[in-house]
Amino acid sequence: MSGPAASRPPAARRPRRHDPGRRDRLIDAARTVIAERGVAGTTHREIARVADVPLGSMTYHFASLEEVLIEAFTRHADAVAGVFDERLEAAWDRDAAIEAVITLVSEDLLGSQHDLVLTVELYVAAARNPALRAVTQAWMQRSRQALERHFDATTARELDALIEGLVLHSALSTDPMTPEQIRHAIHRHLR
Amino acid sequence: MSGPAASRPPAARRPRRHDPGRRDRLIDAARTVIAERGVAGTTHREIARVADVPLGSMTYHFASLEEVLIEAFTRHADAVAGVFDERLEAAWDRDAAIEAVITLVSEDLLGSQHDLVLTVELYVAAARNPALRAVTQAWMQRSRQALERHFDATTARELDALIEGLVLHSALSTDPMTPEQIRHAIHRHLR
DNA sequence: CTATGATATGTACGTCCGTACGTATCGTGA
DNA sequence: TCACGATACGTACGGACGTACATATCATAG
Repeated sequence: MSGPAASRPPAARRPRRHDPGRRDRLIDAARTVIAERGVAGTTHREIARVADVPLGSMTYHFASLEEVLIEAFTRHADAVAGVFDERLEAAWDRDAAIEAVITLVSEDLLGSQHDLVLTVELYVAAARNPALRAVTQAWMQRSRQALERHFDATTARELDALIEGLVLHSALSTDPMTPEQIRHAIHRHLR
Repeated sequence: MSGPAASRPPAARRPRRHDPGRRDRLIDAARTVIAERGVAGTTHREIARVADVPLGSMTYHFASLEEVLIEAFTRHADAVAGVFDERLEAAWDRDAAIEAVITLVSEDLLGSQHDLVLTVELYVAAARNPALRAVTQAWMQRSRQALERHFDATTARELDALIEGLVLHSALSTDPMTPEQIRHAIHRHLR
């Protein structure tokens, strides 16, 4: 029992070399870790564990932990903003746009606790990291532009803020708002 | 050079014994540290440094770091909710209540970056800590009750969410909403 | 086939952390 | 006065962390 490469680990699936796209998988693993453990609990080792790669792989693909966080949050913001764009792009008139917003809040945004937590984590991190502040800025601007397809600039900005508040309050509450309540609030502001 | 108690530290103000209310000062120091460094950067050592007490003092007054965080966030929520209460209690009619809300948002809430950051930090922490979730729940309920002095329950809840969104968007934006824009948004929802 | 650069892997180092704990000093009631 | 509980203080321990780096292995161009 002295195989050439049968040293310490159980020799289970060890030869996992040649893994193109590993960097991408690591960024996604980081998103999972941030959502589950928070930025505070996000470490090189935990991300590597989740992605099932050795620790050394982290320092090869990223210059620092901060770089990982920036990539992860950027991807998150892009994903959510993308859904936002699609919903509003598909709306053919103002009434359809209102329905799109209601769907966005009650299904897309409130539907995923994972994404919700990630968003708040981003807000906190952005408060102290200029690079992440730029990410949130770009995201907010993109959302507003999507809304401006159907609403004037002032309304778009107010609606964006209302959406934020509705989502956050529902997310933090043990008694979240129902889709009907959300519909009521949005219609009331736009009435 | 063998004084009985003149060992290492410069022997500057060392005899700081008998410090009643030290526990309170530590909780306030924790609030400062959380606001400046985030929950992630909040450590026993940093709090002790800010409060200018030895590290050992932390473990004497608190059973764990989590206990410090809970006390600090509880105090923060109470403080903000207190201002909320006062403003709305002083309003004699609905119009005055609307003005009170506008003042709350544009002066009290947006006026202190310190409190703002603390609030978002609480939201994130609450996502993973049931004790802190209870703190946010009680806070939200208290805010809504204050609003219900002047508005019906549905309106109070919507208004509370709108306030949250306005504050958060202004706080995160490099181009925050002006008091006039905030006034416009609130009046529009209540018109 | 072979050289070479890209990628992958394991480990070690120095730092900071939460917490525990022994000792020193104080206020206060008996 | 003096004993004793409350409070204050300094330090040490084990562990987790970010990062660096030497080595191993792969894909592929020539």
